[in-house]
Amino acid sequence: MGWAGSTEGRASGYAEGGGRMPELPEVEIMSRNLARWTVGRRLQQLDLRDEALDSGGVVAWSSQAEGATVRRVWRRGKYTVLEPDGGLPSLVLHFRMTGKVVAAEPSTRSSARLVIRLSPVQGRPNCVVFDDSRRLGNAWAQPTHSLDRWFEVSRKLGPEPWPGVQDTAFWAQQLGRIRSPIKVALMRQDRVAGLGNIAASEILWRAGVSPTLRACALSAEQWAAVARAVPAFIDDTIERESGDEIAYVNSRGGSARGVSSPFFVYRCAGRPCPRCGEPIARFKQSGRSTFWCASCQAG
DNA sequence: TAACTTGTTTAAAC
DNA sequence: TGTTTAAACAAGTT
Repeated sequence: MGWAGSTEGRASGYAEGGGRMPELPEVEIMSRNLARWTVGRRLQQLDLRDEALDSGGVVAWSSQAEGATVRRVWRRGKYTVLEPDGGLPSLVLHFRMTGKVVAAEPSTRSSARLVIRLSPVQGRPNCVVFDDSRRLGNAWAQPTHSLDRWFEVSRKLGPEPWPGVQDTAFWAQQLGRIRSPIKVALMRQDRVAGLGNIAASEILWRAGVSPTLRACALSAEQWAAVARAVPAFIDDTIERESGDEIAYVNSRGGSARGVSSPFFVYRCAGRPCPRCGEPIARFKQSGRSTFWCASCQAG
């Protein structure tokens, strides 16, 4: 089910090393970074430079929350939550394709949409920026006490797949009755929150399960393989990408072509499968590129 | 230049 | 009716 060019490898036009997107592991890293930079410090000045970032309540919040201290920062699915103390609403961020939080002066960023100045502390950054070159990200201000319900009801998020190893029964329960292909099912945020297009291909390759198999047709052994592959992928990705700034689309993982893609199959069409050497193939499912090894993922 | 990249929402199809 | 797929959307890269 490929198309012309799907086995052409480096001639495919994809940039080597690019293509990381903010999925669960990247959002986890950014949430940890934001916690490290802000928890326990006062929000001295909030500068919403792009009101289009506001998907609800952020304009008001940015004046309301000034002076408050950050209590904690946490992740839910692909969202990051900055929670002030004093019963104030929380700031919820979604990064879409190119959004990221960085510790930097806004003058060094061409697309700073929100600038958070913190009470100065020796040895810690005084400014945090929501940087988003394509301006597709979103932000909301939501009452802190009802965030769990908001994520469930308004954002329609299913349970978290990580941390804590979810067992075979969890995956069979959440996805086992979906008739669409397992690759598509893995991306359904209302069933399991946080897995995107990259994760879906990578997890199925690790599990040795075909992306075309209907979710409702997976065997117990295949669900067990998925259950093992998910934390393996997430842990590996967090370990590999941890750092002060997530490298997204514009980055080149290595300067030379062909240098270490961070993924085993994603955007690796035409290259040999790291496990068996057969060429990785690419095709579309529900409008999204799927990458897989037909030899390793026969089941 | 047109096509492609993403997650989410909405509309249409099954 | 419920489930699934496709299209549209944002904007930047190739």
